[in-house]
Amino acid sequence: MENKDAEEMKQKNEMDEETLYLVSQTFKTLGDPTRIRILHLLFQNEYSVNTIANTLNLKQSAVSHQLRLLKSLRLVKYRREGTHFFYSHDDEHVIDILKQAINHARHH
Amino acid sequence: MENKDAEEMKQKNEMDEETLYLVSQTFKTLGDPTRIRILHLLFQNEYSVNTIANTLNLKQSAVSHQLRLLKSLRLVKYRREGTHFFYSHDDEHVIDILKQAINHARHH
DNA sequence: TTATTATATGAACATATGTTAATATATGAA
DNA sequence: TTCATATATTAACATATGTTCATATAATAA
Repeated sequence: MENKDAEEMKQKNEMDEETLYLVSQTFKTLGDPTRIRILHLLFQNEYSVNTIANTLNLKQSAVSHQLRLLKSLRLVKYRREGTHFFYSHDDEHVIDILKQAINHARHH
Repeated sequence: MENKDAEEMKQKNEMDEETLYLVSQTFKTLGDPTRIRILHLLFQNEYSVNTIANTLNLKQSAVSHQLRLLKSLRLVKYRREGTHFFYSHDDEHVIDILKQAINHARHH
């Protein structure tokens, strides 16, 4: 296997560009403590921006910025009610991945 | 739920610091195209540093740097054979997570 | 020993990232 | 309309990250 021609392998097993980009963007987005705390909070329920900020001791601005990122990758969604925006998780699949990673970290 | 006192919630549902750190570090490490390509290659088999570099069209130095990171998070391991270092994946659990993420990206 | 090969390391650099403060926008109440 | 509240946006900043080049280290061969 080690001796197999590199040129030959290149075409066969590489992920396509788009998948590679999406996968790494998703992981990168999950790779920040603040965003994980937000997502983890949203496992339970939907919350408004200010509630998230207060609960996690973050600035409103920081939360808003991070939610925009999470939204852009469809990791959270929101519904509006007057001036309030209630954010919630958007993807059970991603929650599964996050839960798996948490388990993995805990059993380390 | 939304009206629940923020102070009360804080204690109940937050992840502990160490888990939070480990989880985010792991995701952060997975959040780079080069490292995903390397890990994805190592799904199949073990490979030497130079083979990885040649197969993925990367500089030897870049691969070495990235392997050090992956190693530090126990995402890859290696065995030595003379001057060659053969790297392979170190954690089926993480491979599962990566595979799940790839599937997720492909079905987007 | 010297030369060669495989890998690791360090410094330098450009770029990306996360937070903050200040401000803008939008909704609803008075 | 004016005021207060909730959220978003912008710019600025410090820090982190990924790659490269040059060099160091370590093993093997001659």
